[in-house]
Amino acid sequence: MDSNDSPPRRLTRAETKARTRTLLLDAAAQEFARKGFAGASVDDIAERAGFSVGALYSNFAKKEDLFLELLAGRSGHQLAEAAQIVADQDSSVQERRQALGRLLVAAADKDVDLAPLQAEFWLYAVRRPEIQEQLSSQFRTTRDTLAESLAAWARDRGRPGDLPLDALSTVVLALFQGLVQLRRTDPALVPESLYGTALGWLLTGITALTEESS
Amino acid sequence: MDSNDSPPRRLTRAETKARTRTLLLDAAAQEFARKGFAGASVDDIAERAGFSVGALYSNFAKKEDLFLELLAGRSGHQLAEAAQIVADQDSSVQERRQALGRLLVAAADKDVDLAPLQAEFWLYAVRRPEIQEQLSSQFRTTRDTLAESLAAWARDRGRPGDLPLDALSTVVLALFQGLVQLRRTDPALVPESLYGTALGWLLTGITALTEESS
DNA sequence: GTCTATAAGACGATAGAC
DNA sequence: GTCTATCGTCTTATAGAC
Repeated sequence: MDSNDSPPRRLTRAETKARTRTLLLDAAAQEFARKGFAGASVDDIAERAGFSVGALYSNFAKKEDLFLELLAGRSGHQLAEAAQIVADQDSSVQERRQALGRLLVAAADKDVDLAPLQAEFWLYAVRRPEIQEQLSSQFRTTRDTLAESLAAWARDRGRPGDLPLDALSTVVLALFQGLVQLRRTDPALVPESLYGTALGWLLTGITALTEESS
Repeated sequence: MDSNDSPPRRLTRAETKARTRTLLLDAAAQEFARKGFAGASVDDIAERAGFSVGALYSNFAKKEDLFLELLAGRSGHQLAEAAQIVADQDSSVQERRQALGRLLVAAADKDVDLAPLQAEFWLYAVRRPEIQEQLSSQFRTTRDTLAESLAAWARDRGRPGDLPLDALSTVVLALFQGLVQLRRTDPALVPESLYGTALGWLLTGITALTEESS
């Protein structure tokens, strides 16, 4: 089984192959984000990764497989982060809002490829019903994580039970994605503070209306 | 000038050409929505419109021109409609919310090509800075229409001046777009009533917080 | 103004050397 | 496992008949 754990060894064959796969996936993510699934060529992907097309096809049977592996593996991590910020009980409400604003800005500005790639995933899934379930299960997971964080927030405020968490977390998720896209089109339209502010409106409103009807 | 207004005439040459252009644009919209800009072929577009490629190229110099004309001409009409619903002072608050929910559902479900086509526009604009301004000016127009409607709503409720209308209308716009995309991925995630409900939370919250700080 | 036919090139995917 | 070279297909765009 080639049990070689000694440190100064270069790289296992399995490791180099795994590294090649990762490099190809990274390159594919960039090309798909910049040119779209149909617009990106396997040639450009291979070249960006520093390999030839032959090496690519020895690791992935079809161009589509690269896309599907990205779709399966890289999603929604930034919103799980958002949920943790909301759930962080040590920070003040104002701190949380600022942190969320920064997160939105980071998602929209810093990782320039993220939002286009996710839009590309969405389009791909919308066009192929057999993939749709995969994407919607990711959305449900993100929403559920978000719902837990919002439940923690509600407990903090002493009003535990009666919040419509599914609806609220869906709205928070949709708002986040919508604002990221708007900011990407025109940063002036979506200042850094807006997401936190909007969350404040939502949570204040839902609290008032939920109290009122009980 | 060929001033022919008599009824039983077939069609002017200019009219047939305009009709051809329209048919080609309709077909292009469907193909771009279903396969993307890069994925759609001029052949399929021409065939769907009932013409040949030659006829297409006699009306549009490049495939890109079809896309750009669609991008310039068909946008945001459904949200202008939303704004009118919000502004309609004859209907009750509950009626407005139901109407908005129906509008969201219509945008997400009925016109199956609309949301994918707009996503395609967005990706195209994000990838070409020279187009970005065109899209963001459309967003600003939609937002401003929305802001007027919300101002009317605020006047109705007797609290005219002190609402952050730009911020609020941006949030409403982002929420709408985010929910449409989520509903397209999984209808169970976004029930028809959610948009109206979320608007209720937002407006209640913003009213409470704006009062509080004054 | 619309057609058919074709030019010129890019594409995804494969074969065989190393 | 990665390379280079190539195959066959599909693409956009053009040319010339009608």
